[in-house]
Amino acid sequence: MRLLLIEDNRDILANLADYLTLKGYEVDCAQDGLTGLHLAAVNHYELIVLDVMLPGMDGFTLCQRLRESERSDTPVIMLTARDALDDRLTGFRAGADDYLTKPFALSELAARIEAVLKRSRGGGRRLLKVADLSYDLDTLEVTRGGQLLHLGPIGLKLLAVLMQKSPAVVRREVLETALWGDEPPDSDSLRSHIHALRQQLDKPFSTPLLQTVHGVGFRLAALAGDG
Amino acid sequence: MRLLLIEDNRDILANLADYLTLKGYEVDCAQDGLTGLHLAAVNHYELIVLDVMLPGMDGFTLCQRLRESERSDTPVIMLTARDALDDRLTGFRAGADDYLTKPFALSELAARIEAVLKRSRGGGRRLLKVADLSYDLDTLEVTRGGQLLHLGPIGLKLLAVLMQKSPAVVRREVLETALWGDEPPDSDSLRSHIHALRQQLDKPFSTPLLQTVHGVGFRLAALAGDG
DNA sequence: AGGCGCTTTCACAAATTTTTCACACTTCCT
DNA sequence: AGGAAGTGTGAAAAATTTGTGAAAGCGCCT
Repeated sequence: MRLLLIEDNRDILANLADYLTLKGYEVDCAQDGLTGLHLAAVNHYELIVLDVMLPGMDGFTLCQRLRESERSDTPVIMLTARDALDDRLTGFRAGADDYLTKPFALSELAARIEAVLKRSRGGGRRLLKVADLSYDLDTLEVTRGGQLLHLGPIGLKLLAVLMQKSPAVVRREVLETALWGDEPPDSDSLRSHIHALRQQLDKPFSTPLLQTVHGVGFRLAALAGDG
Repeated sequence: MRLLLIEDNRDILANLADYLTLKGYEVDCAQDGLTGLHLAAVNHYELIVLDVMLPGMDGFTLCQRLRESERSDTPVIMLTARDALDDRLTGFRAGADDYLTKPFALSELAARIEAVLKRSRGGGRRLLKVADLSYDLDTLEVTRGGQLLHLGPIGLKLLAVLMQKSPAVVRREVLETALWGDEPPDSDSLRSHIHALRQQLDKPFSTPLLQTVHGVGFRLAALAGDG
């Protein structure tokens, strides 16, 4: 994981660099805008941490240049002065992905970096939701009515498919293909898994979500309703 | 696109508001729960961004109130404290549509907003319509005059063919082929199925839709007319 | 080896759908 | 009008599909 740090204050720079290196990142540094821009152009970074106050070229301009020049989807976190609301605004306009106001805890920066990276890597986290049921595809947490459900791999996959198609009916074959590809088990164990899923999903609640459509398949929905 | 922001920290609020305004949303703000609830009740928003930590009324309660009061299909994105898993669960229980843990990149919020809006606007669906009869090919729901009909697989297939050809007459052979391919049952059970279909489709209503054309087949249409 | 968690198989009962049948009615044709 | 073929009904019989609970099989970890 390679980062670029652009910050003119030598002490702060060294500090950040040390800390982030400790955190396992590969860190390149620049102490002025031009050098930073150059490095960014030559190398590929996963993320850039950028101070707005820079000699030569200020952070905003630099950020804009970055956005213009390369196709540059490289995320940028800006470091702004305290209470400089305008700075933040300008920053976003220039294309920054996040900001941090000085002074800040190093751990804070690390957290932001993680967050931004996570987003840019995964293309954003997805969350499935059907009625009071929700499925966080990142954490693999499934909750209904705030209750955490405990599902195995197959249960999760099953649920994912059902939720994605949600108000629609999903045919057995589709479910089987989703679970096992072209080689489904000999006996129809799908039934057992549906049963297991229901045990978790519906049994503890008053209104069932997983309904079977005889001869066709199953569907996940609040009632015989809409979508 | 109108949004409501409920967040007590003035700086953060201003920031979010600015950012989202920049993104092209119309943004209303509230710094406490009651004001937020009031605004939500008075105006109509496409989406609400809600901090859980609020003076007066916490986010969960607020969210619940929202859900209770209006018919409120307004999506809610909750901002929760870092690592507060319980918050998430509680949030879902209260009816939130997504959550975001602080700190987060503003672009992340924007992405979520987009995602949630997209989801709430719903997706297109395929459906057949003939007179006051409609057949949702996705959910396999058939309604006439708003009344939900209960049909088995064969009834559905039958109806689908008839509706697709709608004002036209469909010959028996065509129907039989559609249902059973080249191996129709020994006795002509098509009659029984037509009968069963009528039982659901026409019996409860004043004007029949499924008419028989003696010696040829059947047709589905409002009257002896067009379509 | 032994325990554990998860998946696949199995056997049956229960639920639902499809076929078959018998009979009354209609429509069409001579 | 009389008869044959086509249709509408209703119900029982036959087939399928599902719901369930438990046992057997597997891979993994201690």
